[in-house]
Amino acid sequence: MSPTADQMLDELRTHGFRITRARREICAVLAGASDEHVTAMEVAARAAGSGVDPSTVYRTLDALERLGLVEHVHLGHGPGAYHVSPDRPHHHLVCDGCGRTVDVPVAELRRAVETVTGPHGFVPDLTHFAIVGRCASCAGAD
Amino acid sequence: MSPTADQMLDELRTHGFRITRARREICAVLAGASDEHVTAMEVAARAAGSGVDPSTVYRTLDALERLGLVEHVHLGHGPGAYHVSPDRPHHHLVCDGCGRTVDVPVAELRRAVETVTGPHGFVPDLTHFAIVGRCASCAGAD
DNA sequence: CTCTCTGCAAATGCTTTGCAAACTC
DNA sequence: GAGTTTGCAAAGCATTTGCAGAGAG
Repeated sequence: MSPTADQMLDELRTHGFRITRARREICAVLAGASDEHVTAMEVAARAAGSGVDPSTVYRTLDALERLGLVEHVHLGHGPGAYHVSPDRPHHHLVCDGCGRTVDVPVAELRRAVETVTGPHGFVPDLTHFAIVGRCASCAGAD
Repeated sequence: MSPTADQMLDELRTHGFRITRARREICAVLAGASDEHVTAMEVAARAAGSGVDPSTVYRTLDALERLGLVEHVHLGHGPGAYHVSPDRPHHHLVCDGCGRTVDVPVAELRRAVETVTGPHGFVPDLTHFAIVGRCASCAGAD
């Protein structure tokens, strides 16, 4: 299971961070979007009812990322996205047409890519930057 | 051979674009950096001696890209980069440590990645977004 | 002489930073 | 209380846009 809001807060507390209203809100938003990729601005917007400032969101996401509770990914053009760290890590295939993301297990893609990059001694990081392209439906509808 | 400055200008002229001092400068800078990846700001800086405005650089790069003379790529974090279209297309492996890029022929990487993405019906576009990671020397020096 | 292109300046979108006041422990 | 964290406002960076005047054909 991806961490719950309370688990994230506990983790923050354990590491000497203080538990504030803003952080409670932010963790709640993240936990409620555990299967989504949300931008910092989206988190801010969803927590905005409670008046959480974007800069606070950035600072908190940064702290959570350092603790390994959330991951920061780039799904193509546009703003970076965050998601709570999944138990089974995956790579992202992002459709340029509809924006949908397909997740593939790390091992698979890594093995394939490394057959090509390995000979160059290059070790790919496929988690942070997605592979973009066209999903099945959008590739057809060109 | 990648196109020369004059070839780019000819192509612009042919397509009804006017040949101006700014465009001459920009094409010269691009042709002089045919084996590099340069950001729009770098092009602007190199043509700056002649007082070419960044906005003009963006507009010209956009025109050249439409004509297929230059390509716009994203090599990780930071600003987008441009390079004159090479005769043999390639993908980019970008080192997160030193920023160096390794080029690999399209066919190779594409084949490898599609063994994984194919079953999902996903058609990757590996040209526009680089695959980031660590090159041989930086991977060792972790 | 017409229509494109330029430079400037301002606006944009995402993100970071400085700071005094507010809040947690 | 001591020290962290917040919201606000402002700055930052890459890029885009509006516009009047300069330049190409």
